[in-house]
Amino acid sequence: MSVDHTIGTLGKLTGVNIETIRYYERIGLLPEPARSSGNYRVYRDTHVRRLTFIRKARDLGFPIEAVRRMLALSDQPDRPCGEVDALVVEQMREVERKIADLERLRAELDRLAHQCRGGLVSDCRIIEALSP
Amino acid sequence: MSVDHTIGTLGKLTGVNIETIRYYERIGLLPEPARSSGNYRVYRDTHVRRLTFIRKARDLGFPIEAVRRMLALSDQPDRPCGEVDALVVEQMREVERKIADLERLRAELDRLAHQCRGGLVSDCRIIEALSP
DNA sequence: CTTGACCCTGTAGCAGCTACAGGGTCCATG
DNA sequence: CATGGACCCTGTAGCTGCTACAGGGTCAAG
Repeated sequence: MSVDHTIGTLGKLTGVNIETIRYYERIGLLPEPARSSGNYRVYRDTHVRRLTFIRKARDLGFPIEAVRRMLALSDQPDRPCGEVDALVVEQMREVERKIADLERLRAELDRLAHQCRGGLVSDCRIIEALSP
Repeated sequence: MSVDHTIGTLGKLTGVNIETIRYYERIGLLPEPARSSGNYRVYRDTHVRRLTFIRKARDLGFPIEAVRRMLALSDQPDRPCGEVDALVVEQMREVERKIADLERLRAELDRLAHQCRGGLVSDCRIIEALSP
């Protein structure tokens, strides 16, 4: 079983774009890997795990800084886990706020849609509704 | 009744940030106004109307390019109004897609939340769920 | 005449990537 | 041994939609 990967393999294993991996390294989210004789990045299984963690958290919408905090916490197994939960709860509130905002938008758009059946722009209700 | 405004007044009238107004001008969304002797921008009521239009459309989540197209259409009153409606419908679909995405996220986060009651990070279910 | 509120341009920053340009490396083929 | 193509490297610029300076000029009140 192999433990060493190039950046391309790591990308395939985790589903993360190569450029994004380098970006994560640049901002200090993914630790700098060792280098081969030809200056290629050499990743080990720890990197695969860490990057998978990052991708899942990002998929759940966590901002980079929240991911950073969760990673820091997961590196200190003897700390209470409430902080992690707080991050999840905060993120859920954020998502709920966004949903509420979008629901309001959808209602507005719904009222707007199909108000101009075949007419001309000159008496379009939509344009009218957006005008002062 | 006044028809001339400085950028600050225009900002207050429309609720748009001054820097944003200049940005809209730079990207060609708001036409360049006349200038005073001291090189101040001088806005007229047409600008107030146009910027109000822009702000309302942006508040509804329309991307800048959609706003640009709607403005172009509203400048041609003799064209059919179906294109405007198409933009509204497209924007509504976009909003609905985002809502669906966020609902899925919310469900995931809900499953995740409160899985670690008072425990330590070392056996936190959340961290576990994010790990490979 | 000075103060303070306003305005000007130009540039850089935010999030979170993505996309080059212009090179170097590695390995399988002929 | 040479060559081709797939991969990798760094560094920088672009995307959306603003926002925030820095370092100046203008204008009206007191």
